[in-house]
Amino acid sequence: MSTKARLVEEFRCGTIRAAAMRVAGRKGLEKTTVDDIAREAGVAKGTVYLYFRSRDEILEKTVGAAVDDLLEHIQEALDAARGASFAEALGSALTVQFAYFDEHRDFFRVYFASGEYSEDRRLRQSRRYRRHIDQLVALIRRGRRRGDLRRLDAERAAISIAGAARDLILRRIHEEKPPPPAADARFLTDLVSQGLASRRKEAR
Amino acid sequence: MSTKARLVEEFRCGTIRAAAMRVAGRKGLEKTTVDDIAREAGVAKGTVYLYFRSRDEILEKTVGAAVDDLLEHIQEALDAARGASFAEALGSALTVQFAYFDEHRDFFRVYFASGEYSEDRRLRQSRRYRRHIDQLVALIRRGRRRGDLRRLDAERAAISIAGAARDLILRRIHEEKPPPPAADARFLTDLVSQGLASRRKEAR
DNA sequence: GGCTCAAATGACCGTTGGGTCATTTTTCTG
DNA sequence: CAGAAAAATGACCCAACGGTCATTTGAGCC
Repeated sequence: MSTKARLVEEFRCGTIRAAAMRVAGRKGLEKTTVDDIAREAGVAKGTVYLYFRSRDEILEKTVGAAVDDLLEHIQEALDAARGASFAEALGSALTVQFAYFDEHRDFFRVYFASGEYSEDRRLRQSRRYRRHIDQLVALIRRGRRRGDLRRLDAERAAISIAGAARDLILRRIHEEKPPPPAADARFLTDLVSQGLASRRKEAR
Repeated sequence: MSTKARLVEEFRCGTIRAAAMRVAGRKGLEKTTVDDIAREAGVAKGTVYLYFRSRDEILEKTVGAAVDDLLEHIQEALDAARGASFAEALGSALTVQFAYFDEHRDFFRVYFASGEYSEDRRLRQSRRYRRHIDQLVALIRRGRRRGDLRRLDAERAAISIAGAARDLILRRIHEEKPPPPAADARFLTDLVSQGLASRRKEAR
């Protein structure tokens, strides 16, 4: 295939994915039909099938590309904070994450609020979830080595952080004027590193 | 309507709901069809429509009943721990929650792994989520009054705890031999009250 | 046993939506 | 510009599904 042909194909795929993203943001993944996507992209349904094998492939590629992009952003933030303390690094990763969803509100609905959109979705989805957890596990291990953190189960800690962040994002989406990303990032970072207990006595 | 007739109706509804629960546990809410439910319940499709107005009503009632039951259990644990410290009360509520999902693995998939299964699902669903958050907010406020907790945004703290618990549950479901509920409850309780930071210095 | 009526049934209907392919339009090439 | 090759189109096919209703079943009663 010539270079030009490949470019054209790339472009068409991108157009269709972008259309799918918009529709899904409006109606949710489950309810997004191929007709919807084609209409939104301004092409005929048959055309869509020249570039994607099935509806599921469109959705998979669309969501996948967006999630990869987000994970990329987070990774950059983590790399930039390589020398910093656990709290600082986590704070900056969370800030990036919250900001990302502020800028892609519609995408959020697709990623988080959506359910299983195909048989083995959990398998495919979990590859990316896994990567996200691994990022956090690495961060935690680093903090542990630095002496910032106490002895703990890094995997479960990572899962807890991811879950808390997820639900805070969900909350932010529903608020019409959420606090700045950095504020919520700070809140969760403090919760995770210091806990909620008052300082003045040894609770428990 | 006679008492007996009402009992029969109650029984039929229960049978159908139980069947819906099993099917949904296997296939997910979205993919659960009325034919599936009828077959699983051992009745004809028409019969289902004698007891429920629509597919959505079946699913709504089924999930609703189960979630209400869970919230009831959690509330009982919280009430029983009324005099205890924040950490103890949270620990016991979480233990109940984790144990509940261990005993209803199939239900879990329906409640957490499922997406939006009808137009206004978020509205209906969020009423129960709201109740759950309110339980935690009340718990946090109590801890604050007791002096167990520092000054904080109770709502966001509750959301964070709920999110972390949710993802830990998700994880437990995938593990073939998860730790005892009390262990994970303890883990999350410690994380929330003490944080992950090592004791020996003032991080950040 | 026969009669009545409510409960149960499942064949059927209309719609929706994924996927196909014969036909048309556009682009490339000599 | 002709004609071939590639790309695009949308009418069409068919399976799946929610929901209906004429018919059948059977429980209770005389």
